[in-house]
Amino acid sequence: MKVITHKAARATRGKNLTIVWGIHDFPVGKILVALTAEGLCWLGINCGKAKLRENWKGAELVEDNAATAKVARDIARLWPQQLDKLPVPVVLYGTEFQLKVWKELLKVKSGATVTYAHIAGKIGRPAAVRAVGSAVGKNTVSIVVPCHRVVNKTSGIINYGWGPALKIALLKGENAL
DNA sequence: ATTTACCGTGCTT
DNA sequence: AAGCACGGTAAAT
Repeated sequence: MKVITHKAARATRGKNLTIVWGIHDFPVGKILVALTAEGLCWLGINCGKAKLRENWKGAELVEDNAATAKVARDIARLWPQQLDKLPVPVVLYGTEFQLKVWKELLKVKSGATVTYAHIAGKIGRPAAVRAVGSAVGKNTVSIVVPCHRVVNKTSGIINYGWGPALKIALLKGENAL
């Protein structure tokens, strides 16, 4: 899977950018697929345009289900085992720290889970566990960038931006539970 | 079992 | 520009 990264914090994200989006079926719910000219820039679960807007303040949003249908079909077809073979590039916009965390996430294999502390160690900031937690939570491309595979080391609490039930459903689908 | 300290980000003042 | 709230973990109380 090709990955394109851009340094851009949330506030400046999406300026002079046209984003085409559509909502499609997926095994664990509806996914909102959003594309720039470069590739897949956002993926939300069971949400609407408002969430997309929150993450792309300055962007022009164009609803076009026909334009996003192929990518959505590919994602549904390749999940859970072969998402790394996704033909469309994944476009990540974030701070340097966030980009590091998300790229580390991409190395986690389907069926496996890691802890926040593990990621923190991998990126060379072992003390920044909480910062990793918030970076994981700000992941823009759910499912494809597997933020659901990061689990709490001690408390067992499952926290997930789209709701704990979805995280469990995704992990079960990948045979990680 | 509760509290404390650590880090990066985004929102509010 | 400064302050606050969030989020996970290990260590100290």
